[in-house]
Amino acid sequence: MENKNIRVRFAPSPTGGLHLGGVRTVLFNYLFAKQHQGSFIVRIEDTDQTRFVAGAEQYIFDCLQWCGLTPDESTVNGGPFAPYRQSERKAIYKQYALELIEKGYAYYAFDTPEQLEEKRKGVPNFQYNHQTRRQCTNSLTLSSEVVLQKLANNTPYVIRIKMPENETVTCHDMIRGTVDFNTGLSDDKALLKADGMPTYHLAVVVDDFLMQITHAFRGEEWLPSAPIHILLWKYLFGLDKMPKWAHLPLILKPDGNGKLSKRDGERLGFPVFAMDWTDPVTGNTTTGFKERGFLPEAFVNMLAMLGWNDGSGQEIFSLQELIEKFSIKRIHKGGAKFDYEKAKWFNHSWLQQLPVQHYVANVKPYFAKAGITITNDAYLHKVMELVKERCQLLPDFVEQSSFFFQHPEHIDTASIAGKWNATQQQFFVELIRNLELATTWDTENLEKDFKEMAAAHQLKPGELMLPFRIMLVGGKFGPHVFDIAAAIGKAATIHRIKHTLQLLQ
RNA sequence: GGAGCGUUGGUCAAGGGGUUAAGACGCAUCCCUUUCACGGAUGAAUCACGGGUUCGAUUCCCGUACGCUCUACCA
Repeated sequence: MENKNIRVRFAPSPTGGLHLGGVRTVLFNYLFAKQHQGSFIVRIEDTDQTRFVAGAEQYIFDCLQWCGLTPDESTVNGGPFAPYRQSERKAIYKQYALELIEKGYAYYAFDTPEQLEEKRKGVPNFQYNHQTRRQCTNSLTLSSEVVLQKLANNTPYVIRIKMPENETVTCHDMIRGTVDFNTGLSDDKALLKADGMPTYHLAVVVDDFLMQITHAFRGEEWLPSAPIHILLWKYLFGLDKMPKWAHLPLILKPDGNGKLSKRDGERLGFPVFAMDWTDPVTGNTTTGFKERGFLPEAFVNMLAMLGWNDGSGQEIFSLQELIEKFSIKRIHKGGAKFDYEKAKWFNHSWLQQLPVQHYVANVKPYFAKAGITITNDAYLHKVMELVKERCQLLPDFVEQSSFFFQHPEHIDTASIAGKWNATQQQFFVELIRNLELATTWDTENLEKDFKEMAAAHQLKPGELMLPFRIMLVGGKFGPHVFDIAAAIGKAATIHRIKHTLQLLQ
C-alpha cells in the first residue's frame, strides 16, 4: 500500500464506558496507522447534546493511555485540524448542508418529531423516504415563499438528504469486497438537526474530508448506512477523495447471539469496558479490565486476536509485533464470540513472560486493599516469582501469596487430622527443636534436614509434607514447601508449626 | 416486514478442489510434581442444509435455513 500520509481516526461518542469493541476499533486503526507511519486521530463525536455525559471524554483518553494507544492528534494534544470536538465545529457543518440543498441533494423538512411520531404510529414502519416525502412538510412540498417565511420566522427545521429513487451505490470495503446498495431503500436521513448540530451522517463525511482521513475503520453496524455517506462524498467532495472503508466484524456475546453488551458482562461476571466506569448520574460503577487485574499488554493482545490472526498460529504478540504483522486482508468477516476464559489465558501468558518488575506496581494496590503492607520490595519480587505461574489476574497474587506476609488466617486442620498420629506429633515437636538450632536457612538444607529426620523417625516424607504445608500456608496450595519456609524465615516457620500443633490437640 | 452482512469442533481459528481438516482456549485422562500451579502426553469434539459444476467438493456456483446488524432530529 502506497503510504503517503495515511490518516485514520477513531470517532467515539462520549456517552459512557469504553466498550471492548471500541478499543479493538482503536487498535486496528492504530496498528494500521503505525505500520504505515501514518497518523492516528481521535475525534470526539459529541453532536447529540441530549446524551452528554460528564467525564466520558476524559475517560476515553484514560483508557487509550492505559492501553498504550496514543493518538497523534486529538482534543487532548491538538493538531493541525483542530478543533477535534464536533460540538466546537458546529458552524462548519451547516454550510455543507446548505450546499447540498443548493445542489438539489437535500431539502428543508419542517415536520416536528411529534408529527413523525404520529406517522410512525399510524403507518407500520413509516420511513421518511422518496415515497413519503411528498406527504410531509418540507421544501419539496411547500412553495418557496412559504419555506422562506418559515425560515424567517425561525421555524425549527431539519435538513434531510434527498435519496435518489433508484440508483446503485457501491461500497468497496477492504474487508468485505464490493457491496451494492439500492438508494431507494434508504430513507431521507436527517443531516442537520433542529438545534443546528449535524447528525453523524453529515459530520463523519465533512470531518473525514476536512481532516484528510484516508482509511475509515468502523463497526459492521455502520455498513447499512454506508450508501448515505458515499452519496454525501459524491455530492460534496468527490469520490476520489473518499477514504477507503473497512467495516469490522462485531464482538458477540459468549452465549446466545448478538452484540456483546455491558449487560452481558454483568450477567456473566466479566468486564466489558476497558476501565472502571462510574456513571455520573446513578453513581453505579461498571468494572473494567484494568481494575479486574488485566495487564494492558494482554488486553490489547487478546483484542487483536478477536477477528484477526497472522496465519502462523502465533497468539502472543506485543504491540510492536502487531504493528509489524497486522494486515487488513486477514481480518475476518464474521463476528467473534467473546471468551473470557481465553482472555484470562492471555493475561496469564503475559504474566509469565513479562519480568515481575514490569507489573509489581500494579499488584501492590491489591495487597494494600487486602490489608497487607509491603515493607520490603525485594521480598515481594521474590514471592511474586515464586507464585506467578498460578496467577491469571493481578489480584490472584494476593490470594496466592498472602501467607508469605502474614500468618494464615485459617488453617485447614481437617486435612491433617484424619491421618494424624503420635509419631507425627513427635516428629514436629522435634523439628521445632532442630529448626531452632539451625544455623543455615535455605531451601536445600531445610529439605535435607527434614528428610533425614523423617527417616530417623521411620516416617515417609509423604506423610509429613502435607501437614507441614498446611501449617505454613493454611491450605493445600502454594509453591514448594521448603521454598516457603526459607522465605518466611525461622521465627515464622517455628511459630506456625507450634500454632498448628496446638490446634491439633 | 425490508435491506445488508455472515456461517470450519463448546469458543477463537488455519486451510482451501484430492489433507489423518493445523493450532489455541476450555474439558477429560495420564505423566511430572510427596499440595496447587506450570510443563509434557493422549483423547472426545468440526466443515449449517440441499442442489449443481467436477473424476473428486469443506473449498467454486445457485438456492434454503439459521444468526446478526441496520431500518431515530443516537452514534
